[in-house]
Amino acid sequence: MTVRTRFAPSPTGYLHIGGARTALFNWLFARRNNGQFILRIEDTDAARSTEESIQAILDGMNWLGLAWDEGPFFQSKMFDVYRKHAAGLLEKGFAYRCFCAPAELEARREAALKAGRPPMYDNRCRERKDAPDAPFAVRFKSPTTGSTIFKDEIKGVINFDNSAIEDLVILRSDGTPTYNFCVVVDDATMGITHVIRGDDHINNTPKQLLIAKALGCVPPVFAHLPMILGSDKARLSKRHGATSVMAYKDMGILPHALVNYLARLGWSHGDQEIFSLAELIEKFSFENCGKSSGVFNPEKLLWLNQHYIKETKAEELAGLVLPFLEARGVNATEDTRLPKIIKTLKERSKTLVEMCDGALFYFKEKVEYDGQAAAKFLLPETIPLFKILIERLGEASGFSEKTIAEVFDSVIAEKGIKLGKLAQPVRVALTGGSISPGIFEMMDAMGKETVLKRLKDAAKFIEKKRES
RNA sequence: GGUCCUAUCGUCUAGAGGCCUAGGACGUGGCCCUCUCAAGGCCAAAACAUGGGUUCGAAUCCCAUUAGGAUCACCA
Repeated sequence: MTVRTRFAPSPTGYLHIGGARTALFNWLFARRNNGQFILRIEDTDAARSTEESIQAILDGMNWLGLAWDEGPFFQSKMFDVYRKHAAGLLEKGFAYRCFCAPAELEARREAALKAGRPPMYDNRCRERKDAPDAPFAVRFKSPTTGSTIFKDEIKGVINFDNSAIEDLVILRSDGTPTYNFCVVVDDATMGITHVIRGDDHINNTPKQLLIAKALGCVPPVFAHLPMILGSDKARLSKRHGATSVMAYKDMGILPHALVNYLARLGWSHGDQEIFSLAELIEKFSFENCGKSSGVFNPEKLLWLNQHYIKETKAEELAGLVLPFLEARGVNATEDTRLPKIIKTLKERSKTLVEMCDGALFYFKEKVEYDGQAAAKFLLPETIPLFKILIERLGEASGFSEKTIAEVFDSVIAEKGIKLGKLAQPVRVALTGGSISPGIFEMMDAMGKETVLKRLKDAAKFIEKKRES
């Protein structure tokens, strides 16, 4: 039997970190077993579902590279199927009509809660023989005795007393189906073999198992993933910072860095931290999934991102940084220096945003000097040094890291100074600040023309400062 | 409150009864390297929730306690 998994988000917001991890594990398990991964949108709640959310989820999945084999299917387009099955259940006596008014139900629930009793529906319409001419919901007739047991692939055997499971509504009074019912029908009709989802669904599982049994279908295998928590160990939410997957794209996170991070949150393979997609697929198994919830750690994500930035070719990074530069008013599309520029930043950027910010000085029309840096390094005595550099760099036959280094060597040897004495003023002259990539690689990336111009500008700047 | 799940360094985790003086990674601190910042290298501090069993032997198995969390809708 081929493995078929599904990711079934409800379109009531963007794709968040928790959902992404669920999607990833479903995807990995399907790929691992040469199965199919299905995307299903659970939009039975028309009031809360939005078109934008659907798009946001699709965007998130695409960005992460979690391609689905079938779908997206929409539950809202399959209402007839659910109604047909609900009618069947009604006919067979597995379900019944409930005429209790929602407001009344709510009042009873609150009263029960207050009295410390379980806030379950009291089954009062179960044996009802009359059929008033009033709106009704359809409830599933849940067994009152016995227990429902299933073996969770991650958590192990879980046992529920049926008496604790209420007669849940499967069809609302407006005729629309509800979640626990749709899930069962869909998973059955779509041939889902493995349901991999958050462990907040554990309590739904016996309900779904019972419905599946009434429907006469073979239930899927379940695997419940532990939750992802925020730094305060509370469920991850906006309070903890970005929870939207796409927010990480905007922060300059590489999709594979997020994938790698998410994979290691709740799953492990010995001491290994870095996994290619192929390795993830090859090594994934429920056996190595943890049972306990984990705290989302942005620092570690950043470390992974930095790792993957270092691994990615400068040419590729150049393309990825372009939009970030664009957002800061720099159009570098035609700038052939870009790959070289990126190369100087690769080793020192945790995100694409950081890389973009670090690259800005290369493109400035005029260098803006940092006050402190200029005061410390752009001094009158550096003017002669700049003049010599301008002359020798101008005369040099090439403009490579090697030739630049040779020029610097000759200057410091002649003047009997340390490299730092020369490099820091030059750094400020070229970048405006005292922090930058290595001086030679940076100059090489900047290009001869710009370097000479900036050195001249800096010399002029010092002259002017001296006069005033 | 009922039900269910969970429990190893601050965080992610390794650990399948003796290989555990509990390993790795992020983060933190120190040192080295060095033209600045990083990167890199080396070193360090840092954990088996508690109490009972079982066993020759328990981080590992069982039970209880405690503490977290999830869930109890005509939401999904």
